[in-house]
Order: sequence, then structure tokens, then C-alpha cells
Amino acid sequence: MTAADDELIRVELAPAAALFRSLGDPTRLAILRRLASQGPARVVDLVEVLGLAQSTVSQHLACLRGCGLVASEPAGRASVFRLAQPGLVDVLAAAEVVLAATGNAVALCPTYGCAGDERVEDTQP
Amino acid sequence: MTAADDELIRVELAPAAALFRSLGDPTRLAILRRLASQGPARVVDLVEVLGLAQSTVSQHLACLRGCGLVASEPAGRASVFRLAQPGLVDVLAAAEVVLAATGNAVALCPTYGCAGDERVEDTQP
DNA sequence: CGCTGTCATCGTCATATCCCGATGATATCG
DNA sequence: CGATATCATCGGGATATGACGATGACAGCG
Repeated sequence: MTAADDELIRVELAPAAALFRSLGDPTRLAILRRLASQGPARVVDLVEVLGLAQSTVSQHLACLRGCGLVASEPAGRASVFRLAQPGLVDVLAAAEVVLAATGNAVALCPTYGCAGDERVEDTQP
Repeated sequence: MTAADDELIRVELAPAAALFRSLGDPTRLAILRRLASQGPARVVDLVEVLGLAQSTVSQHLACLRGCGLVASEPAGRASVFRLAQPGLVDVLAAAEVVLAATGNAVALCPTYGCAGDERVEDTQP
């Protein structure tokens, strides 16, 4: 019974995990916040803001579009991307609440995805 | 100007990205949901539910504890883990709303973290 | 009609992530 | 006191992830 539950649990949680994983990259998160706060943007605008290669930004946008989180419309010879899920701002807001409660302890985790390499100077050097 | 903004953006978003990344693993997500729905649990209980090695579960718990998402108390020769951030349930709930809106399109993403390897047979073969 | 600007895709590489088995620490029971 | 149960940590290996440059497709400008 538990042997079957193991996989059932994973399958059940896979979509949620995939969503959070999409949000778990600083680049994609920056894209979403930019689209949420300043409205639609072109790829070249995001390239300017992010300071990454155009191919990198395009690939992240393809990921977000594939997940249904953003949508694109052709505009002239460019593509304009916009948020496709208004509910995302609620997710981000709820996350901000948790972050405020934890301080920035989230940056202290030494293992497993918790950005263990960032400097976390809470006190002055 | 943008050159400086690049890093500022990453630093600003790093904690949020780390939080989402913690939530972006099926195993950690299963742990959190279990703790949220059924209350505190010991490591051995989670091992039973997840069907993974004890060292694996312990490491995930160390990650979650390091991030301040769960807390542990010694109880006899065991450790009892519980949710440390009630706000997490709001994050999960907001995510469920987005998932319902996207269907399970989130599982279709061919690249970048969106679980592109899961089978997504919407139509019969 | 040729040219330029914008975007998508491909292949590759360095690194991070995740899982495991083995080992050590600590507390309870007989 | 010795034995056992429970957990934390270490080191390693297979895979996923994210970045880049190069190339191709497509629309608009001169």
C-alpha cells in the first residue's frame, strides 16, 4: 500500500512542484515580477533589464509560456509577453509574507537549493 | 546603470527564488503537505510515507529547517518536526489556484525545470 | 529587392541537485 | 552497563539545470 502511495504522492504533487520550480529561478522570477509590475514587455527589453544573453531570456520565456504562466502576442517584428495568470501575484504575495516571517533565513540553508552560496551579511563587516 | 541593476535584481530576488526552490522538489513538498495536514511527525514516519532512504529524508529536513520552514523538537530519542511557517499554507493555496487555472499545462514545458519528462497523456494513445 | 532588427532553436559546457550507503552521535530500554 | 533505535552528517555518482554562442526564420525599412 505504501509502495503504491509513494508514486501516487509524487504524481499528485508533480504539477505543484513544477510550478514552484518555475518560480525558483531568479531569472524567471525577475521576468514575472517585471511583467507584473510594469506590464507587457518585449524580449529585448527583458534582455536589457536582466543583462543576460538573448537566447537565455528566450529560453526562460519559452519555459514560462509552456507552463502557461505568460502569453505572447506578435507585435510588428517583435513579440510582446504578458502575464497569463493573474493568480501569480497572490502566490508572490503569500511568499513575501513567509519571507518576512523567516527574515532571510532562507538564504542560510547549506544544502539543497536554498542558495547556500550567497553572501548573507546581516551585520556590518 | 543597468549593469548595477542586474546584480541588484538578482540579490533582491534571491530569497524569494530560494523559497520557491525549496518548494520546488516533490519530496520537500510532500513533507510540508504532510506536516500541514497531519501535524508533526518524526523522521521515521516521513521515511515510511515517502519511501526514500532515511539519509535522504533527513537531508531534506535539514534544508527545510535551515530555511526556517520547519522546526524540530527532540522527543525521546527521536526528533519531531513541525511546520514553522503557517503562511506556507497560503502559498500552497495560491499555487493551487494557479494550477487550476492552467490545467496541468505546467507539466508540458519541454525545458527548464518544468518537469518535462513526466508523461502527459491527455488523449488516449 | 536587399538589409536590418527581433526572436526561436540547437548543441555544448560547467555546475547544482538529488539520491544513496556508510559512519558516528545520542538517548532510551532491559 | 550493553544493546538498540533514531537521527545527522559525509562522500560519491547519475542526472537535471542554466548559461552561452551560433544559426535560422520572419517581419518591416530604405
